[in-house]
Amino acid sequence: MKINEVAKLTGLPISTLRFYERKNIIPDKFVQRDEHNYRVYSEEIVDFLDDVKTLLSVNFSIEEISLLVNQELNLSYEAKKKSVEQKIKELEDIQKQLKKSKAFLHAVLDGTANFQTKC
Amino acid sequence: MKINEVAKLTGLPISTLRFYERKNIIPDKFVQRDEHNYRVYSEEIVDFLDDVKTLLSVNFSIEEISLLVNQELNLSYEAKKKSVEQKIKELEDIQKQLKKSKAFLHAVLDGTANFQTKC
DNA sequence: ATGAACTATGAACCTAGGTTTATAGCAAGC
DNA sequence: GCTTGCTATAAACCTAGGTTCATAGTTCAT
Repeated sequence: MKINEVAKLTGLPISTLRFYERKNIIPDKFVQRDEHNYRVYSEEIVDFLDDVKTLLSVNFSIEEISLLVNQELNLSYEAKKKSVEQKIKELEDIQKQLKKSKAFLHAVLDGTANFQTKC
Repeated sequence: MKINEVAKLTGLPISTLRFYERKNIIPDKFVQRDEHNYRVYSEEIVDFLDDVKTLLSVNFSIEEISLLVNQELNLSYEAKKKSVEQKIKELEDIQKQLKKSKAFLHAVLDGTANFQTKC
């Protein structure tokens, strides 16, 4: 598969595919080079990139994904579990903050926030 | 009050105070210049900046704050109410996405996500 | 009255996750 | 064999919310 086909199958722009490679989150086993230096992807790249999209959507950074991908061998199940649990905690913190923010905005609408008088 | 005192009272770095002014979210009534071009702030700036901090924390952008602040006169109560309601909707969208993300990560921990096998 | 501390400005720099541009080498259809 | 299209790279650009730097004028304490 050449890069254009991967882009079509994953919905990711070609520029993003090259960017991910630069960021070191595409293992070599998914992408080789042909005799003219063109990228040649294996079929499994599609599922792999779907995983990457999912991780990004659940608030993993590219750097964190890079760690998961590249330390694959020495990263134990326990370590991966910890990473996921940590991420869940982060999401819960964001949820708490969001809840407060919503309460504040509702108070503004109700006129119970002392904010309106100033702004 | 000079900029250093405002920084101490609000906890905002001096650089941020100057940055906010550049971004046009500090009304003139809160900041004048003395004979040497030094900024001279009124006492009310502190409460005003607390409001700004609150708005930023509930997901308003500096540009949105600028609109609220600068169109103060021609922005009706209804328009402001709409702006707050819109922001609440945005927060709710983020909440929904966050909920999905957490569910996904829990599924990963449970082993019910088909993701682990690949990564 | 002089050196340290405070103020000012514009411009460059920072992170994150990409996108765009300039330039050049292959490829495929007519 | 030529034109259009695909591929490659490095480097610059983008947004947002700031921070840092270089340079210059001001003020305070000794």
